[in-house]
Amino acid sequence: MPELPEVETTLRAIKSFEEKIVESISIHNPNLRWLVDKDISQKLSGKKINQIFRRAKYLIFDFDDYQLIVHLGMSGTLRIMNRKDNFFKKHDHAELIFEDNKLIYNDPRRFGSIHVTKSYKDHFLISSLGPEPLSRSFCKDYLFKKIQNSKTNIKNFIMNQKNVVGIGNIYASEILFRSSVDPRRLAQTISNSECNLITSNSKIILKEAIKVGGTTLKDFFSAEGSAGYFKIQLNVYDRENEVCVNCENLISKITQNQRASYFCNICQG
DNA sequence: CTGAGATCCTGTCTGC
DNA sequence: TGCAGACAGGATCTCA
Repeated sequence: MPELPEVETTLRAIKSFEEKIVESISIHNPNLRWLVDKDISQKLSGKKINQIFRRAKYLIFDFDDYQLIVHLGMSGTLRIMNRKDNFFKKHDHAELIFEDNKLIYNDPRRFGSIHVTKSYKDHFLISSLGPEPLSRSFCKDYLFKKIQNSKTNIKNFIMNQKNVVGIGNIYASEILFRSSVDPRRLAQTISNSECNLITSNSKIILKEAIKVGGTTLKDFFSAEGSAGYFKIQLNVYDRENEVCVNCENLISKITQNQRASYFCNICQG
């Protein structure tokens, strides 16, 4: 589920846990993408969360002497429950328990992960990540320089978290559509002005998605957890053979690097 | 170093 | 209805 906007939405929903003390942590299934540290509860129990923030698609919980790194993978969610609710769902793998409530980590496919570390910036998952797409460093000049050495297609390039973080399969297609760039183009053939379009449209689309996500926070975090995940107006993703929003052409679906790509071969020709 | 393909895992949908 | 196979919003790993 989560690309940058969904993780950001999740972050905003759990911001209220800042300044709260973790009483304990229960790991019901440590077999996530990586095995969860068996000493996690011992390390963090009784400690106060100073701050919760996002880096790429990771949520970072900052404590005085440790940091907790949470990734939601493809299917992970966090939900807030009352402390005394003994209501578990399938694939609830971990829970952070606080005085009044608790934060439940659910992930059916277990592609997500939970790590405890002394310095998240030096952690192997974080240390070689590219710039945040909403930051100033992700600009035309950065992208233009970066693509010069690349031999992969532009869609794969912007999904590579070493080049820029937070963009996943949905937004990659949406960004390239809005930028009128064919996803099959070799990254190094993208022009300077197209780099300008890609960076600015990335910011526009991601910000818009965050904005919409913010309106469905309550649903997203309902105790039942079944409420519909928000979807911004998607122009190409999952619209194979539907009419393009800009012309009369039908949207194409192809496979690139084993992922689905959607585009209009007229508008993005 | 790069890039392509396999891989981890469960749930859901489609077609026979 | 049953069941096999494809596919899903991620990203690492292995190998050429």
